Amino acid sequence: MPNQTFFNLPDKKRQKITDLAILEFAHADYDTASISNIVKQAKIAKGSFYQYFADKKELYLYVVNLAYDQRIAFIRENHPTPEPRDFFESLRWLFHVSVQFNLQQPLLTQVINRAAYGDSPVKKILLARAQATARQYIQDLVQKGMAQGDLIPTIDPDLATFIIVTASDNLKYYIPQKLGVETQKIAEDADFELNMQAIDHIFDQLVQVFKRGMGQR
Amino acid sequence: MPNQTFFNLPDKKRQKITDLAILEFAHADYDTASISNIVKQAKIAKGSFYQYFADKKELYLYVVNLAYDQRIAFIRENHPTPEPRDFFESLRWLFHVSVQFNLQQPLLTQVINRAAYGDSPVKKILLARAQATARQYIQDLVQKGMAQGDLIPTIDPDLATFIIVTASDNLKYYIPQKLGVETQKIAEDADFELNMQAIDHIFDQLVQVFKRGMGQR
DNA sequence: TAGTGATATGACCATAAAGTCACATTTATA
DNA sequence: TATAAATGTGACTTTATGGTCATATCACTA
Repeated sequence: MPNQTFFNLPDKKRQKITDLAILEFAHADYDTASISNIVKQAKIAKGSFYQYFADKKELYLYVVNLAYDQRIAFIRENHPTPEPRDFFESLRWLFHVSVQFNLQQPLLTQVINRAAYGDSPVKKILLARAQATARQYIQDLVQKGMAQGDLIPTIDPDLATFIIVTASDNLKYYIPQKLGVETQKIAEDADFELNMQAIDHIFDQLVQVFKRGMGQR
Repeated sequence: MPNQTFFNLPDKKRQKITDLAILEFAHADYDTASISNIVKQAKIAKGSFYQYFADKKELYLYVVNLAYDQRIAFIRENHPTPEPRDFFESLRWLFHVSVQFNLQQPLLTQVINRAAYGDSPVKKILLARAQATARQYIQDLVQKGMAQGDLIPTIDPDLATFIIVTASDNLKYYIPQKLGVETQKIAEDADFELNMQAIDHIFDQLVQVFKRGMGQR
């Protein structure tokens, strides 16, 4: 956790530092990201920075946790109405809302992706953190789905979770490739609505396969 | 490509350098991996190294390509007999042989994984390379499978490929977690046979889901 | 044996990073 | 206003890297 001094800072200054840190860890992995660059951009002295954060690790953990928190909050805030009728409707909604977050918060998304795949001295802590968010959420959905009889009872819940989570995590590669657009560009693209329709169509197809593959009929 | 000088080296010396380079790029990402360390371990002078390789990039490309080549060769060498009857049997075999490679060549596997996810100045070249191997292989299988009527004709071949490739790529996380064993440990584990059975069982379940989800019935 | 091209060497350079610290400045308190 | 506590500062230290180069050594040929 950052020092209290950091939280005593004027909101604007604290936010500036935070934003620049997010930018830095979105654009470069842990080792390549540079504190020197952050303080230069933020126009604060190195020494000041080290009054707020004990070291690079502390800043990194702070930033990554921030990113995860925001994603969780976003998903919570956008809970679907009406309540989904079954497991696959829930899944369908989760895909949609996840992509919304990725589009609205590309930098935070980058930070999270790097945290999941990259090297860092705090990798183990972050893996645990990752488990606790998206994966746990889907795991709960699966459990509920099985209890409700939406899923075939013979499937291993862990396997079902695995298949869905990995597909979900990697949609970020598939969608741009399929659409022939860069992820970052989708949000600012003139054909935004068209693209969103295409994305939703992909989700429909994907959920269809899952339903066929492990849904009760 | 390395300089001719490198290939003129005595086999033993060249192999030593190659092995240590593989080790280095397996244990650290592009930026963190250290030429200084490689030459120290190999007991050669820095200057000698730079007579073989123009720069760090060249060594890295050489090592990664080596890893890909070996994996392709391994899969080719282990083509199943008798010929698989349908798409899902082929898939079943591909999973099996892929894991065999991962277990027998953990370092090369690490190098490939890092190449696929990490940052490096040659990322684009490597992405293209990755496309050309595992993904292309599965894409071809899917195409053949659809032509043979093994897969439902309504499914998007790209989507089918995507689902299978991502699941396949991420099995390396699921399997150890499910077995409660570290990947690197499986090969040396006393319960090796038992573990292999468990792994094959996972594959059976997975292929089952795919077959149900996108197979013709 | 003399000479020539290929190969080996490691001190050295430029660069950039994380982190420190003695000191300056601001803010709060009495 | 005077004192103390909290903040701010940036030059500096340490450490490591990728890459260079003048020089030494080797292996082969004539």
